[in-house]
Amino acid sequence: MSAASPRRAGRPKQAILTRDLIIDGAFELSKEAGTEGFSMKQLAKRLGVQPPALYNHVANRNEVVNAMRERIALSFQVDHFDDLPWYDALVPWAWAYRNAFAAHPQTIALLAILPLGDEEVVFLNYEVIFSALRRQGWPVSELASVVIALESFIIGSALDVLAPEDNQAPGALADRAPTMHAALEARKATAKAEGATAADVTFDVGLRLLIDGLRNRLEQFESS
Amino acid sequence: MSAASPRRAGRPKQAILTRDLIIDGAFELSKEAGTEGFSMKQLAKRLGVQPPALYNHVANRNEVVNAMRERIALSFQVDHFDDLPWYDALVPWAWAYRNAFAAHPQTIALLAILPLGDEEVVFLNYEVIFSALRRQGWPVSELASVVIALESFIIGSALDVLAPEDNQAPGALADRAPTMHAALEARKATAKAEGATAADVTFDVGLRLLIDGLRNRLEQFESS
DNA sequence: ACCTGAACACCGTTCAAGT
DNA sequence: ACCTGAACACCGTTCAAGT
Repeated sequence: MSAASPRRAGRPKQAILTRDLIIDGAFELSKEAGTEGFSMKQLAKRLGVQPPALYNHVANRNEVVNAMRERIALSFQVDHFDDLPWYDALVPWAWAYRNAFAAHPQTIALLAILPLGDEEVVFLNYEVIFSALRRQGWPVSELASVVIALESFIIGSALDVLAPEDNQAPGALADRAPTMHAALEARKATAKAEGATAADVTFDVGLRLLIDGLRNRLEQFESS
Repeated sequence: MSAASPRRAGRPKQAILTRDLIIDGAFELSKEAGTEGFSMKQLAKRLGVQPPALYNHVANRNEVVNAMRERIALSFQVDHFDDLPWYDALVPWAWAYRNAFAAHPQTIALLAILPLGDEEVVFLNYEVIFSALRRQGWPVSELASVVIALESFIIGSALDVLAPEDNQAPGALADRAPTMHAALEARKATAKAEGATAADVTFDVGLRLLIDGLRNRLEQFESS
């Protein structure tokens, strides 16, 4: 049933596509083709179908990308906000969030740009975090900045994963920016010693900085 | 000399385009057309020229975008790293960096995705920062993570500027995510009182957290 | 050297026609 | 309801032909 039988026009007895199959294909495609080659045409080809067939199941390309984000959001839990102090609960959340993106490096370039749709999951996950912080003493006026600052760092870090390891034009770099060069080499060495990537090391450092800063900030609020 | 005189083929006596004019046009176009409408075809139209004419001055679309990044990088100074302590010098740098992006909100979606080219300015600016941190006591092994973590936050925050003010589906939000809703409203009120945007307020908070965390971290290094 | 015009291989999306 | 095929208005880029 492979190449030799182009399907003829008309509704097939058995539907070929579903929304979920389309999203499956979208993840595969973004992995192989990257941001550039991610098109409805390629997606249709991969699913063995003509491009217009997709539009029976999704409204347009943006809906496909939003559905990918929704699936990524569903892929990790917002856990421990009820049984751990906020500063401990935020750490696994931040890592899970960032890793979910890093697992689909090519996808995040698609997502970062697209304004949020109205997927429920995302809201409900956030509500868990906001209300946990509030219960544990954060003033409401601070909540949004705290969570969104963390998220900005997470998203920026996910884009950092995308950066090619040696993007910094090695030759010119060593000559004209020796300290920077040495610093990047040192980070690479640290990463290797820990069995992690350079981006992992930096994410760990940055997250600790933020959480540390947050604990100080809350103390100041409580003692005033 | 407007509509009625389509230029005839052949080299004009006086060149019409320059690389700089093309980049000028690119900024205007990205402001008006956003990420979607940003095409070589539209850019040519705005410059009063046929699309292939652009290719006499730039190699391709990516070069245009990279040139935009270079210009943004040139638009702000890496100052005060010689006459202020690092934790004070980083603040105006971070704001200038982020504001340079925020001044061209539509542009940053183009930039965030594209891997760095080899523009010199960017390197040399970074070298100033790296070497200042090193002189002032930061271990080389820490430098890359410190600077890149900051940068990740900055870039993530610049993308936050892009997010529509009321993207969070107001109706559903108030019902199903009341704490989040209240928190976002509170942030909006704070911003209004300060004559700033919500994204500004969050950037300020996040940057303070990071710098505060950094000062703690350096103290720990020095006392060990 | 630097423009136009024609051309190529792509896009996303709509719509009629088929079953 | 769910597919194909034709069509439309777009892309980025190449290349010959003009001056």
